[in-house]
Amino acid sequence: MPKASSDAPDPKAKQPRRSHAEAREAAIAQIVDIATQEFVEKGLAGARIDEIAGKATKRKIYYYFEGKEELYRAVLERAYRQVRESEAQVDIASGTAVEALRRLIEHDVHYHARHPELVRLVMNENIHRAQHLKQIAALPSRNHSVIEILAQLIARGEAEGSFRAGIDPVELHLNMTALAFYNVSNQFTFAHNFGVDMTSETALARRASQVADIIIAWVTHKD
Amino acid sequence: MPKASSDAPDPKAKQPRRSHAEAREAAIAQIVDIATQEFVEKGLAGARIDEIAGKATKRKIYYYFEGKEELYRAVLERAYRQVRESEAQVDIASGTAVEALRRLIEHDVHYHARHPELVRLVMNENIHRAQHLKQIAALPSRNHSVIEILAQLIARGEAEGSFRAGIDPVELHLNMTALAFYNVSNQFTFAHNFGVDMTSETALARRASQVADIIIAWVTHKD
DNA sequence: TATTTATGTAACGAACTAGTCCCTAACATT
DNA sequence: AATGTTAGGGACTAGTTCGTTACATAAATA
Repeated sequence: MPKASSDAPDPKAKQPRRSHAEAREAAIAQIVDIATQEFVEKGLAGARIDEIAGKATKRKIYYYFEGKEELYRAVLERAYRQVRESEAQVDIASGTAVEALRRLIEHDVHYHARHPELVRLVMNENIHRAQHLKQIAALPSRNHSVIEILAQLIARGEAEGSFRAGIDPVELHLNMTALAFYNVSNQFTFAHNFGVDMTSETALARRASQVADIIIAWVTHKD
Repeated sequence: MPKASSDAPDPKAKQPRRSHAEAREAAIAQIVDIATQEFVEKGLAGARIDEIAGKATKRKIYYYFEGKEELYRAVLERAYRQVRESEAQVDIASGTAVEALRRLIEHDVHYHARHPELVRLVMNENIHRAQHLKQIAALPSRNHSVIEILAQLIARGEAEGSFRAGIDPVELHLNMTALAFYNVSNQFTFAHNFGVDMTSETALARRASQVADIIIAWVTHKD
């Protein structure tokens, strides 16, 4: 059999002439990709290193990572980094404060729905009392950016006279996220218990709008 | 050593003169108690039958249950039964509809906080896409009681003129539960990420009140 | 009294699983 | 080209874990 020189996407193809540094990055990204699927599907204890990939990839895992838990932390860190990156890109400057808040909330609902893997990883982490999250040093500082965005929005809303006084940005974030998160995290038990579908585009659009209604009703009502 | 006749709560004490039926119930209740702790702590895959209790209890488990999964289902069913039983006991008749709704919501927030084992079991079940829940036949019918209670409350609120028209009882339940549930389910990641405590009595009371504010603002606002 | 039901103790084995060892190939350096 | 370094393929292993079984015994029931 002659060696065929082809650039077709053969999964078994060995990418030749790649520097060690490139190969390293590619290998790690590949491992984290596959591991994310497995951990998201079965959790930390349920995931099987052997099934994350064939024996070949298994060998790579122990070459690049200390073990199952370090791999899990890598998966977790990347998922969190991606959320924070997406959050920073929502336009909160244009329109009224109420309009900007609605945009942010609807983004949140859609982001959670489109990224169930993040939701599942966070659920898992809470089952483990955040013990792996605590070992990732980089995270705490990044979280404050969300709170600062909300604090600005609250200040603007108050200045515009639409928001009532005394809204806590952390509490606002908690309430927004709870509604966006639960819709994904508990979709299976809720759908089964109450016979509703929560995944269709229609249901999602209605949900995003309703969550925004709820939060806005709360921040704008004056008693 | 003479046999001491004592009625002190000795864990090793054998309750004599118990019928087989009584012994059976007691043994099953004991197993489910211990298994609940283990499954709540570590999830289905993480739980270890050998560590649920000593060898004696292990022997009982396989005497009364088919295996790990049937035991897990028993744990799940009991936890769900207990929620539904508690929900049916809230007074929703006295006072205005708004007052009754507030009572129901605050009960919900407190119940979730006092029963983290339920929250964790439900999280687990969602990670498994509700596959074990679906095998429990008794549940779906029980869930409709909650919805009926809410439907009555909505009708009363509309009649009293305090609620706006068109509130869906399932959506109302979804929103209430989301806020009550998230507070417990995500307490570890949220507390770590934003440096807040969510478990103190003060924090819980404030939270219960705030969740009620949010839902009531939403059902009563008229635009 | 005889029989069934329940349960305490120990041990077992088949299947599984995280992690390791050896060896070869690909790349880097001189 | 020769030698060193990095990467990984395949098999193996040491340790778990679930589920079972054997055996003894005590209590409830017929």
